[in-house]
Amino acid sequence: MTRMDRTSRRRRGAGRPTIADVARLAGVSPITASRALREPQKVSEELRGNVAAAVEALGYVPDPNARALASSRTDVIGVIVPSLTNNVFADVLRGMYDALEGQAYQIQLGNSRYQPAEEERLLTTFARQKPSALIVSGIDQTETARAILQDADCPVVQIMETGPDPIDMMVGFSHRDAGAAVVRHLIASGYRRIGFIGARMDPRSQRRLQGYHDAMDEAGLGDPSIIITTPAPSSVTLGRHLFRDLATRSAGLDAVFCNNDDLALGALFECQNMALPVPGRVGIAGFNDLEMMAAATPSLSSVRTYRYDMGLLSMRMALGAIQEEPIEERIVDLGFELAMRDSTAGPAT
Amino acid sequence: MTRMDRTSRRRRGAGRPTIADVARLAGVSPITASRALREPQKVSEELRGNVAAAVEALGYVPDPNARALASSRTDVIGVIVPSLTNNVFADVLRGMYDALEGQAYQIQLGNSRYQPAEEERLLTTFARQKPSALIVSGIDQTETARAILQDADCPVVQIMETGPDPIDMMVGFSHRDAGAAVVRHLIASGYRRIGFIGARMDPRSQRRLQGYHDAMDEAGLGDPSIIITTPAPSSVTLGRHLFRDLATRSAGLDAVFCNNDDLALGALFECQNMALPVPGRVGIAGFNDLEMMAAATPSLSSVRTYRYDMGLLSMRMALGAIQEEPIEERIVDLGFELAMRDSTAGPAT
DNA sequence: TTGTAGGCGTTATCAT
DNA sequence: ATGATAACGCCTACAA
Repeated sequence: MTRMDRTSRRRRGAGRPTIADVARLAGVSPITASRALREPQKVSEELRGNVAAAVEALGYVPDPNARALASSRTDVIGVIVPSLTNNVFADVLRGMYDALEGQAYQIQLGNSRYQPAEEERLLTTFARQKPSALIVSGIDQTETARAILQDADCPVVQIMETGPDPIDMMVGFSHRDAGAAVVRHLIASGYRRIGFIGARMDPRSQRRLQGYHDAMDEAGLGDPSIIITTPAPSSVTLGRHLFRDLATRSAGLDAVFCNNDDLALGALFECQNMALPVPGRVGIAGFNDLEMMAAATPSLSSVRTYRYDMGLLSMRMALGAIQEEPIEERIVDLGFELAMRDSTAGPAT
Repeated sequence: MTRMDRTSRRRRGAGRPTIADVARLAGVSPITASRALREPQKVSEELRGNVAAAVEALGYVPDPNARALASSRTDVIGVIVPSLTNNVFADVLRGMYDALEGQAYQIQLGNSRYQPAEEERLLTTFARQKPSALIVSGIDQTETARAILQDADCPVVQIMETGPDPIDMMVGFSHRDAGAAVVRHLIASGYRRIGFIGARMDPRSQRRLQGYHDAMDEAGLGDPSIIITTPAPSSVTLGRHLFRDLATRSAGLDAVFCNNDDLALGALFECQNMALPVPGRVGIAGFNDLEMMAAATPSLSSVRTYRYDMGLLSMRMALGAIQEEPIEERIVDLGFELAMRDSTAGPAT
C-alpha cells in the first residue's frame, strides 16, 4: 500500500498533526490549508470551512519553528531594556504586553544592564532570529548597534527618549526639558541653593543634569559645588548618603533635585533623620513619579513620565509597521508633566 | 557548469553563508561541519580546524530557526511570572539572566497577571515552541497547566514557593512559615493587638495570612476583626488607606504585619500622617525586604527572601536538567530570614 | 481561487 | 570518525 511510506515517514516526528494531515482530511492541498489559516479571504468559503473543521478535528496547531524557517520571519519582537530592577521599565513592559493582547507575537526580552557592549551582543543574537520588530531603549546606540538594527530588516523603535535622526521610529520625551522644568519650578517656589543628586548617570540622567544646568544658569544660580553624582546604581539608601554628603558640605542648601524617585525618597528619609523640615528647610523633587511619591509624608514632588504609554505606543508603532500600515509620525514626543506636591511647597519664610 | 544551480538556489535566501558553504570551503560534508560546531570531540582535530577556519572566513552563524526545526528544540527557556510591576520578580529575573551568562539560551518572558487562565494561554504558546525548559511561578497551576507542563517534554521548575508533589523541580520557601515567624517576633517584642494588612491576596499572600493565624492562635491572640484584606493590587497608597481603615476601627491596634513592603511603607507614612509614633505606638513589619526598608526612618522590619537566588538557582537547575546532569534535589527550600529593625522595637512602656 | 514543485538551513538516521 | 540521504513542517514562486 502506499500507506507504508506514511509509516516510515513517522521515524522522527512525535506524531503531532501537520498541515499535510489537515489538508488530507479537508480534501485540499497543503498550501490551501496554509492559506486558509493565514489569509482566509483568499480561500473560498467552502474550503475554508473544511479546513477549519479538519483543524478542529485533528487539534492542529502550526509549528512556529517550521513557519519561521520557511518564511524567514518569526513572531518574536525583541525588546532591550537597560534594567529590570527598575519600576520604570516594569511599567514600560506592561504597556508593551498590553499592546500585544490578542496578537500572535512574543516578546523576547533582553537586559543590557546599561552596557552598550551588552546591547550589541543581545542585538546580534536577536537579529539572528529574524524578529518581526526590535525595540531598544534610549538613543545612544553604538555605531555597531545602529548598523545591526538597520540591517535587521524589520521595524525598529527607540523608546524613552527623543532625539534627532531616529534609526526608524522613536517614542519618548526630552529628559533635558523635563529636568529644566522641575528646577524652574523649584526656583519659582522660592528655593535658591538647589542641589542636584544623581546616581547611575546613564545618558538620560546626564541629560536631566543638563536641564538642571539650563535652569540654574539662566537664573544665575549655577554652582558646581552643589552637584553630587555617582555612577553607582540608584537606591533609597544611596539617596540618603548622597543627600547627607551634600547637605553636610553645602550649608546653605535649601532644595535638591534628584535624578530619580528612589534617591528622592532617600533624601526625605535622611531629612527626617537629620530633623530637617521638608519642605520648609529643604525642598525635594524626584523624577518619574513612581506610585509611592504621592503617598509619602509629606507627599513628594516628581516629574510624571508616560512610561506605560511609551511601552504601549512603541509596540503599537511596531505592529503597525509590521503590517505595513503607513507611518504617521516617526518621532513621537509624549512629553511629561510636573507633579508638584508638598515637598516643594517653598522654603519657610 | 554545475555552478548554475548555485545561482538559482540564491532565489530566496538573502545570501548569508549556510553550513553547506562552510562545509564546501572546509572540504567536508555538511554534517561534519555541523558536528564540528556542536560536538567537537566527535570530529578529528584536523577537520575541526578546517571547519573553524571556514566558519571564521565566511562569518558563518547558525540559523536558530533551521536548527529548531531539524532538532525540534529551541534555545528558548520560557519563564512565566505573575507580575512585572513588582520588584520581587525583577530580582528573580535578574538572577535568571545572570545564570544565563555565557549560555546560548534565551528567556521568553510571559506575564500571567496573576490569572491562572492567562498562565494556561501562555504555556500553550510557549510549549508550542518546544522550549528547552519552562519556569513558572507558584505551585497553584490549574490541572490544564500542569498537564501542559508535563507534556512539554522539557525540564520544569516551579519557583517562589515550596510544596508537595512538584511537577518536576521546585525552588522557593514556605510563605506560611515566614508569616508565622514575623508575627511570633512581633508578639515576642511585646505587641498584642497585631493586625494583618493584605492586598492582592494571591495564593502566596493567603499562605502568609495562614502563618499569621498560626502565630496569633497559638498565642491566644487571634481576632478576625483586626484583619483587613483586598484583592486590589498592592501599592503604597493602598497601604495608607488600609492602615487608616484598620486603625480607625480597631482602637487598641498596636502593630501590623503587612503582606508586602509597599503596604508597610504606606502604613508608615500614614502613621506619620496620623502622628502615631513608630514603633512606640504602632509596630510595622512588611514582607520581602526590598531595599528601601532598611533606609526608611525609622528603619522598617521585613522578611528577607532570597529572590535573586531563587531566580539564579531555578535557572541553574533548568540548565542542569537540560544537560541531563543528575538532579540532586527536586525541591529546594531556600528559607527566609527575619530582618527586624526599628519599626518593631516594641511598644512604648 | 487552487495547486505543483521545490526550497528554507539544519540535524537524525543509518551505513561505511 | 565521516558521510549520504532523508526528513523537520511550512511557505514562496509560479503555473493553471
